[in-house]
Amino acid sequence: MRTTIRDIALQTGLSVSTVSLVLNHKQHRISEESCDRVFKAAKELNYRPNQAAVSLITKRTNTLGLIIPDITNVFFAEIAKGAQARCQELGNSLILCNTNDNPEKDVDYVNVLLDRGVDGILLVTSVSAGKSSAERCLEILGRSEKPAVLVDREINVGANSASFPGVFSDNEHGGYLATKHLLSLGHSKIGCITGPMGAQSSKHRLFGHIRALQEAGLAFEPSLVREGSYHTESGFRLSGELIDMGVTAIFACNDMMAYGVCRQAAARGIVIPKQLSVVGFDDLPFSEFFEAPLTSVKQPAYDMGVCAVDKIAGIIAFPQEPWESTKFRPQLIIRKSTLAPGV
Amino acid sequence: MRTTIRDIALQTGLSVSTVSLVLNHKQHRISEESCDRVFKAAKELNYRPNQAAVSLITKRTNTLGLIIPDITNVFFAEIAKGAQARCQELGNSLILCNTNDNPEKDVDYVNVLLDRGVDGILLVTSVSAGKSSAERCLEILGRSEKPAVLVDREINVGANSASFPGVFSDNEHGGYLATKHLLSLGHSKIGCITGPMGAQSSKHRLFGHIRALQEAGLAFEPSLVREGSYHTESGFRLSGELIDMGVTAIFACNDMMAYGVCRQAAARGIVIPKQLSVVGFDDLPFSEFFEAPLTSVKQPAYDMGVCAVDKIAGIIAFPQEPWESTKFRPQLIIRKSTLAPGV
DNA sequence: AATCATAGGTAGAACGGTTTACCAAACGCC
DNA sequence: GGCGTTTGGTAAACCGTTCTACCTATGATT
Repeated sequence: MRTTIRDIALQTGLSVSTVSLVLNHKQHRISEESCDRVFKAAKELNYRPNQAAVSLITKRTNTLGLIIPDITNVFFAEIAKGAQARCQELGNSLILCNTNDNPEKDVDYVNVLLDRGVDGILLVTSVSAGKSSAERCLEILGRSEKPAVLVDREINVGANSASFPGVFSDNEHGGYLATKHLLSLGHSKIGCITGPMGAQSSKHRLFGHIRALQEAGLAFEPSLVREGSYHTESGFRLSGELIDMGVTAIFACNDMMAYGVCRQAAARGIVIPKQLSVVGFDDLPFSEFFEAPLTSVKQPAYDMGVCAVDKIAGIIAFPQEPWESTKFRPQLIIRKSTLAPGV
Repeated sequence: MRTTIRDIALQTGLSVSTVSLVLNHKQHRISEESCDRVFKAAKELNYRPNQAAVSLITKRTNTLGLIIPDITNVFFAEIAKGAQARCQELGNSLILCNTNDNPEKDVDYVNVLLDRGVDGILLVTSVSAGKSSAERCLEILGRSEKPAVLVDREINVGANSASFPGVFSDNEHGGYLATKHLLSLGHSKIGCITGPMGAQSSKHRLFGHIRALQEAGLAFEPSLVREGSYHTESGFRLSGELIDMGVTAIFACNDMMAYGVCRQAAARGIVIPKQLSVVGFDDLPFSEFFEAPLTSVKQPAYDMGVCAVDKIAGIIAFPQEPWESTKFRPQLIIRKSTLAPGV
């Protein structure tokens, strides 16, 4: 049996109350000597407080929940890593929930985590066709009184959207940077493979793309835009179509799809960047080591995880204070996959 | 305030005991009618049991802990994904701990998880130079009475090694398969980039490599073996040395390093597989999409995660029964990165 | 009428802590 | 000697469940 506070009380001849007071460093007039005795006994008996008992009374579990679409995706893994690291620094634990991009599971996991009594939830929602599940999540969270922060994926459902703090990338800016880079190299026929249009991030990246185009005085041609799924396969398939249309550059809205583009190019004997320029988004650690090391828009995924935890911790510590969302500025990392066209 | 069992008792006019009995489906003579009343009230009031209170008395948290070196590494992420999925199916939650390959953190996290009262621990140890930290983990776990299972990374520290169940790959066999494949293609000067020798998995893969060599009647030449770190960078660097020595094929003991090899080849204008064959290990989902889609030894990482959770669950359910370790057979996936030499 | 089953349900002690209100002894002071 | 103050410490309620041992009708049996 684990030693309890009672065992310490017995061994020191003090009361349970006293022991608790000492162990929690409450400023309550207890003599030096008693304190020492308690600490000594605690160490000797290797005392560890029973967290269930503590939680029962303090109403805190020092546990946060993280819901993400796919831990196997390095971008999300990076967020998880940052969140976990920060949790540990703050003496919290992190429960991992993986939805496999199934929005129904978002709802399930929100409920599971709430049942478990987590102190807060970090939610990276799955992309859903109808918004219903994201909406339901927010509704449940709203009723729960527990703090939650949206990470990476913005949700816009009427009034709800603004009712939770978030940690996002400025996707519009990222899309703008990527496209402007290609334009500045001299490309004018640029294909764009977007993420699923159900996701705000996808839309914003596309908006940035369009803005850059317009700023350059180019007409935006919808046929050069294809809706992908953020998976490699869709990058492979859709880039085929775009290449057929004669584009000299492709902006893939995430790196995974950019890899697909590279595969397609390789399959056709098209040399990157000589014959085709490619820009990705995310800058996965991997991209650096790619065939033609990938030019990509870097998102600070790890920092976003850290930031999200900090935000939750802040809300827990100061529930009254108003919170605000954070928007990270993405950064263009220029490598070898982009070059002036038509050499 | 969340509704408690007491609220239900009040609303139904029954006692707390009765409500608890009903809600837990204990076969205890309670009339149909009372049961219905309780369930109805529970639903109406949206009752959710307080897990802290339940844990306090049942001594179970329905929570497992997972300690891994790097969630950002797809192989580990895959394990985590499998473990998480199975946990959910069993009504458990999974706490994620990421050590960044720091063996000290293994120890820290084991303690943290034990303090939290997890029901069991899944441990993928970090590679340590001196074995001390792995040993300490096992020692702490041994004292804790909580079940633990070692995943992927075997530990051999005297008597301890066998005192925990494990879920491993047959790394020796994998190394053997990889090398035999290269030999059967006609390669005779094969380089090998191993993982850190502190890890058993690294050693075993090398042993398999050597066995295949000897079986083919080839003298094992130590200079063709280089100790890598399992990171891409080391694959890049060490493959350079091996290529300089004139190898026609390289067995990289994980895919990340194989990517490094591919980079090195590309940098030198060496075409894979025509001029250099490359075999990896892990078969990350990614490898399929690589320059020359990578031939690799596939480990069922996801299944290993699932299996580990099952094992823990089994031990929890039947503490008396003897457990046994599981060793998965890896499988050689032949793609385009290997070819007969000297064309 | 006395005895015994049985059905239906409850009281109350855990579980291991936290925290507040109170207490007793010693001390200082006039 | 009486009174206030400080010092050091404790009793006990409480958190929300679980679960065993017991209780009380009611009907059946002899």
